[in-house]
Amino acid sequence: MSKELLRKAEEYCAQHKLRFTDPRREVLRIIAAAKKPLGAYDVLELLGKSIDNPKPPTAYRAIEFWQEQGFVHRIESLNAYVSCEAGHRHSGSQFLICDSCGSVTETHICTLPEAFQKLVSENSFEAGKWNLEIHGQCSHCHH
Amino acid sequence: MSKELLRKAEEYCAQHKLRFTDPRREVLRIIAAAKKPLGAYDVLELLGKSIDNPKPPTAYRAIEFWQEQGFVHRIESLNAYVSCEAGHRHSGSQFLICDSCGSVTETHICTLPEAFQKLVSENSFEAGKWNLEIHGQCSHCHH
DNA sequence: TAAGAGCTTGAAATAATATTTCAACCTTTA
DNA sequence: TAAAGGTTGAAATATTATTTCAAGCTCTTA
Repeated sequence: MSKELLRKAEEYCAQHKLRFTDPRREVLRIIAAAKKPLGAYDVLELLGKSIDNPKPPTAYRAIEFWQEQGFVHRIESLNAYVSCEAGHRHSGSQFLICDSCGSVTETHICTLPEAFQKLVSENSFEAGKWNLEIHGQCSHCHH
Repeated sequence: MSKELLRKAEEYCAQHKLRFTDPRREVLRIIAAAKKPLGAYDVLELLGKSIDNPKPPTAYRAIEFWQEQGFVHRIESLNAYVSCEAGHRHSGSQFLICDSCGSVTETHICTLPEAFQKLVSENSFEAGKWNLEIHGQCSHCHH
């Protein structure tokens, strides 16, 4: 899964004339390989295995780069980052976050449901990105 | 609006046998009086007007207290806090966040829309609290 | 192929946000 | 009035993120 995502990302960069540099490749590899969301400093520590004594901005810059390209999302309520298999930007994201084991599942409903669209238009709001984080317990944990 | 919320909060505390202490009262007053979400250190600074040299935990504890009671919400994507007029806990919250002027509107759809409920049950997930943050531009800013 | 433009990285410092710990202090209850 | 339990004060520290500036790539174009 992780290999595949790396390949897609490399291809994406080539197509969009973006540089697929060492820190970027390694950071995406690290996040994609993780089973759970990683904090920036977790990423930084793992990055130390392949890059000599990396500093925080090295991790943050690469994370931000992939966020902009839609390959990484930030879980706001955890200050942590996950990779996204979608391989394309999407303005809406949703996560099921297990408060017991820490696992996170991303789902892909790309348009804001009716009820929320109604709210948006009632408020004459112009919606851009939206993010829904649902906390609770995953199927493995609530038994 | 702010006065009214304070009154409700005091009454709530009385009913639930919770202490309505100085730091709690002041912190809620500060957040409720603000036109926009306040960071914890903004609250702390304002708190300095009524309490002598308050420390971070004083602000954080009061904020956390009001979050637990449903009178304050955290805007995750801004690391900031707003008061909630609802006056009762609700498991779901939604915010329209203007990226231009920083204003935030809370809306009150208390049940997860069908599309998301479906996701939750498909994943055998047991949902607890959920939070939706919609970024964009408010009616005043997108003209 | 050299020069320049623009993007990317390295490094140090610092900023912003949040928590831990422990002693002291209320408040309620017995 | 003493014990229990929740709350606060204070200092220290932990965690997360950004700023700044110099140096280095990479591509373009002359």
